[in-house]
Amino acid sequence: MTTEVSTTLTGEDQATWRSYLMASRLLFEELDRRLDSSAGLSLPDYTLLARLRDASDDGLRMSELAESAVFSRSRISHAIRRLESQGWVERRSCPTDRRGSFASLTEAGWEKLAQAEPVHSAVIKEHLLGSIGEADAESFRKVTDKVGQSLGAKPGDSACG
Amino acid sequence: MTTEVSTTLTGEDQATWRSYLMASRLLFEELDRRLDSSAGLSLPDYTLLARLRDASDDGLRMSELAESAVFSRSRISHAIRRLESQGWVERRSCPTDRRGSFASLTEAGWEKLAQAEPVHSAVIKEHLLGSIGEADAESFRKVTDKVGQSLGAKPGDSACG
DNA sequence: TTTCAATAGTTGAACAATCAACCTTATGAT
DNA sequence: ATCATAAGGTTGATTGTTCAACTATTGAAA
Repeated sequence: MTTEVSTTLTGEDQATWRSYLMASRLLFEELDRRLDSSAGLSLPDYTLLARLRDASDDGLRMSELAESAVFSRSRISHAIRRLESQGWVERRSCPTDRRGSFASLTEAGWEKLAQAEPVHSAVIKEHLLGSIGEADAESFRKVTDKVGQSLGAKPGDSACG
Repeated sequence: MTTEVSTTLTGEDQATWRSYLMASRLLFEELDRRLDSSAGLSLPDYTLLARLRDASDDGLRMSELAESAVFSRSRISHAIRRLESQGWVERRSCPTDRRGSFASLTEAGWEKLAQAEPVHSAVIKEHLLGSIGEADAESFRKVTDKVGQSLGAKPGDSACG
C-alpha cells in the first residue's frame, strides 16, 4: 500500500499562494498606475529603461535585456521600437556580431527615468519594504531568491528596476 | 539642518525588490506556460474558472469576480465573453438587480478546470511552496498579507487560484 | 414622484503581448 | 570550402488588455 501524493493544495498552502498572488497583482497594478500618472510610463517600459541605466555606456544586447527583464525576444523587439520612437532609447548594431543589436538610453531617456524613479521607489518602500519588518527581511529575501533559482534565474540576474 | 529622506532605494532594498520581481515574473510565466500546454488555458483564464468553482452554485457577480481576481470590469467582461464562447462559463442575469449578471461554470468548465488543476498545484508546490522552508512559512505569509492590506485588499479577499 | 448621482456592466477602438514564420549571421562538422 | 544547424533578432497576424464612452438600473434627495 503506497501513499498517494495529493494533487491538490492543502488549505494552508492555498492560502499562502492566494495571499502571494493577491499581493503581487495589487502591487504591480499600483506601480503601473503611479508610474503612468507621474511619468507616462508603464511598469514594463520603466523596467527596460532602468535596466539600460544600470548597464555600461554601450547599452545592452537585446538578448541580455530579454533575459534580465524576463521578456520574450519578440516582446523586447516591439518594446524597444516603441521606446525608440519616443526618443528615449537608441539602437546600434553590434560591431563584433553582426546579427546583434545594442539598445542604450538617450539623454531624453535619462530624464524620463529620473522623473519616474522617485515614484517607483516610493511605491516599493511604502507597500513592499514597509510591509517587511526588520525581523522578516532576511527570510523574505531567502524565499524569493530560492524561487528564482528554482525557475532558472542565473545568479546576479535580477529583474531590475 | 534636516535629514533628507532619500528618494532612491538602498542597495539592499533594491536587491530585495529585484529578487521579488524576478521570482514573480518567472513563476507567473512558468504557470502560464504549463497551464497552456497541459490544458490550453492561460493563467488569467484559469484564475477566473477557479474563482467560479469556489463560489456558490449561482456563480459570482461580475464585480465580485473583478475584485477577487484584481481585474478591471472591462477585462472581466471581455474575458467572460471568451470563456462563454468556449463553452466553459455561462452568464445569467441577476433577478434582484437587473443591472447585474452572474457567471458560473458549465459542465465543460468543470472538466477543463479539473484537467488544469493538478498542473497548477504542481507548479506552485514545486517552485513556490518548495522554496519556503518550514522556518520561513509564517514569516512569508505575514509579509504578503501585509502587502495586500497596505494596498487595500479586503480580508478574505484572495486572488484565488 | 421626479430628478440626479452613483453603480453594474458592456462595447469598440487603440494599444500591447504572443506566436509562428522568417531573414541574417555565426558556428561546427565533413 | 561547403553545408547544415543554431543563435540573434525582427516582423505581421492573432489574441488579449486598456481606456473612454455608453446604456441601463438603482438609490437617494428634493
